[in-house]
Amino acid sequence: MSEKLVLIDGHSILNRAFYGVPDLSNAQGLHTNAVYGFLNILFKLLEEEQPDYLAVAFDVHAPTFRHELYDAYKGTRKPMPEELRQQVPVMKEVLRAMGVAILEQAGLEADDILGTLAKKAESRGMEVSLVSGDRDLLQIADDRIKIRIPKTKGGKTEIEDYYAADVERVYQVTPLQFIELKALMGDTADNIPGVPKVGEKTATALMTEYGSLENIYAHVEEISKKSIRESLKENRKLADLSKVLATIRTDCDISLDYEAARAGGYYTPEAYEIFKRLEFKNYLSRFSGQEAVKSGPFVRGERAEDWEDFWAFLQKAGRTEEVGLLLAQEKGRLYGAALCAKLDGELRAVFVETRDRDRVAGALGELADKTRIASFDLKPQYAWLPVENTDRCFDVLIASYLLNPLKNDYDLEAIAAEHLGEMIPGRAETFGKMSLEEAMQKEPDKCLAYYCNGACVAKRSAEVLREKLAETGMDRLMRQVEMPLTLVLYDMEREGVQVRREELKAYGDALIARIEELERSIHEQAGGPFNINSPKQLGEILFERKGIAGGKKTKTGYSTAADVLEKLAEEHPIVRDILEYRGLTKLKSTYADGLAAYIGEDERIHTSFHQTITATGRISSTEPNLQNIPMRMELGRRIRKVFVPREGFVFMDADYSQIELRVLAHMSEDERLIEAYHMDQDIHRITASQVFHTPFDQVTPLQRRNAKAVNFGIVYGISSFGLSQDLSISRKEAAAYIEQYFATYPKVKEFLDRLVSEAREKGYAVTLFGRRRPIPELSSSNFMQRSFGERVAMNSPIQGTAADIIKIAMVRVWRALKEQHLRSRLILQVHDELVIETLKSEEETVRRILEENMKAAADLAVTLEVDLHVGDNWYEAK
DNA sequence: GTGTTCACG
DNA sequence: ACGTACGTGAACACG
Repeated sequence: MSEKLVLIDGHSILNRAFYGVPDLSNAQGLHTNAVYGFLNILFKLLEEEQPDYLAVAFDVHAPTFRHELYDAYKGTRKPMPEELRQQVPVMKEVLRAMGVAILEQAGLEADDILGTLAKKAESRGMEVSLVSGDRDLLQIADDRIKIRIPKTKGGKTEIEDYYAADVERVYQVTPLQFIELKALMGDTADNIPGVPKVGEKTATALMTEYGSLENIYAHVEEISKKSIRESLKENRKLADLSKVLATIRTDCDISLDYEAARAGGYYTPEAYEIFKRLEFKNYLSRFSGQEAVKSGPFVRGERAEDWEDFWAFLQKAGRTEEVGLLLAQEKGRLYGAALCAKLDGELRAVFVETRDRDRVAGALGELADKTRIASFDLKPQYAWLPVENTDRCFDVLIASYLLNPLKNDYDLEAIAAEHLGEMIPGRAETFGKMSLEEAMQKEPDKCLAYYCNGACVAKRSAEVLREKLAETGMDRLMRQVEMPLTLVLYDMEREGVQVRREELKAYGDALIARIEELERSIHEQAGGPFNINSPKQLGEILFERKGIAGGKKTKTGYSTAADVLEKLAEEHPIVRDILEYRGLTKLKSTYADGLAAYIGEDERIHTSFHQTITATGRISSTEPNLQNIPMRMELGRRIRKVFVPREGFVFMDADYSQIELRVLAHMSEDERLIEAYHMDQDIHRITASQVFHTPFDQVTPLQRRNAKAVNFGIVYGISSFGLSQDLSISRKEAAAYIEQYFATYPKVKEFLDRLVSEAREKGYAVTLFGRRRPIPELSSSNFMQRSFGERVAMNSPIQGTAADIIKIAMVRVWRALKEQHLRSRLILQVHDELVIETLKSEEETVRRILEENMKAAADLAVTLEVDLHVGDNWYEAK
């Protein structure tokens, strides 16, 4: 077997990776997608090829000129985007840390380095693979030199391979002829001018016919097409120059240090550190089992033989400052408990297998009275951890969310890697697809290790995270808002909300008749049955078979979104029916049928509230989502009638009036806007009056509507395009409205500009209460992405501050209900709205609690107004 | 799994 | 010229 050498064109692959992998960045805002993609390709190559030698070549950007005319053409090269540029040194750093040889030589292009070294290695009897993102290297291919071109598509990397025979098969020319083919057709990406009017087709035809550039010119008069013939004759010099430019040198003065290029030993501690910094979690697992890297399990968990064993450990742990706790629980069932504590200077962890709720709750309740508890995801664990408040609790899940709310997976492994720099056996590796119940039986030792490590990670990372929260000014937010909220949300979920099963069923059934009627009508009008729910089929029916003018919009075909169809509804009855059909089937499947599936034996729905999902600090709700129950349309709104309080109770619904605009008024300090809120009148009407210089009582409905849209736009991070879409007006008109608005409220304009510039400087947006949201898009060179970043910079502090305020209100309201020993309970939150299931006799008390605490949640330059309603179901209370 | 659509604030 | 309003979650179709 001959030895194998893999040579990579560094810039070319980095470039491919950059455009093939969606934008990624780490907590510091450093873009990492190209490096990530490069490594993806590199690892795939290493697996496939198992090379003996590996090196990566980079161009050095102090090029000497291959030709006096070269300068004229290289000027057209596009500058590298900033997000990619900053990744070049990082990539080299990664490669150096991995011990991969880097080849750079002033005056040499990477292509030339690869070409030269490939030929040399071949002559030494080696097999060579050249890896590049573009096809220039195909000219080097022969039967021992393979050109490999990776394609990154949708997260997957496919590699096209070319030996000489493959080049001939695909391009109908030999590798050497490929140079002249390219010289004829040119290559804008590579700044090879080529012969004008000669494209790929012509060039291939000419090369197959005549075999070489020289021969083409020898027979140039035979070429039948006049324009091509003339162009060839006129551009002989250009063709020759192109050939020079297209030719990769194989005779450079460079040689490979085979010792330095020897493959293997990539998983070094240095590389591990860098991967951690770049947050390449998927790749960290590659380091496990490598001696060089510190990896878990780092405590040897002990199994408590019986409860007394565990109890004894718990007693000792209770006398330390802080313990780590992790309950083995799933779907409300308990299987065991792990505790971690530092005893006599040594970190120890004990796991007990138990399903005894009362005994565990008793013990943990006692523990919580004595010491602080650090854990991961406390909310579901409160079922066995009875605490009155969270003063001595610390949830590392919540902390890592606050430090970076953009991530979508916060598990213990990720926290251990990011904040402790250690690998622990992951959840997936421990349990695979097993349920916890199964895993406890089949892999008891792995479960023990997982939970003991988890408890220890919680304890140890809590210290680090506390420090980081203090550094970022979010410690108060953590202690006073987010931690208490974990307990509030637990209570709300447990309480649930009663739903009338039969009424919901009846509601759904009532929809069926009309849906079927519409279905028949639509199929008839379409001239045959089809799936109305399929946007693809629907688009084809409407815009092709029926020939309705509406045009394309989406990547996959015609857009059939409501705003498109609404414009057509007037003229086409079928479109009207489709819109009505859509509305009804949505109500049926998502709400009538969807909600019914979640009604429990207690006749209540227990949603899950999520505290670590949104980028802005809002709470989200799933299984089912109770934050998007219909409201705007009457028919949908009626669904709210099936949400009812328990016997003897009523619903009290309190929502903040225009909280985001009030936050804007406060934060911008715009006197006029603040004053507008002191008028205690319809804010959109006031805005219209002030912006359009119209007396308040003469504002037209249209003026009010426009002002309202502008108000929304401001909160969303205004753009004339967005506003024009919303109002169906021209961009020019939209821009004029915005300008008028800013002229009326000049400090709002200053404020929004300031938000963007400060976010750009810091790399993140901040709320009034110190909550942060990183905005890596702000430094994007892509117009669209950057504009998005700017809108986010304007919106996040406003939406986020509003989210902070209602969270504060929730904690206070919950506390007040508890302190006054009321039986009324907070059960729902819908962003600016709270629902309390209120005991009838407590109505006035609860009303006062809601009003006072919601209004006092923040001290703003404008008052926070609350609209409050009472009813026997959610429909009536709203 | 991804894209489209649509419900909410 | 680029091609968007901010933040979510669920159902459905389709490859």
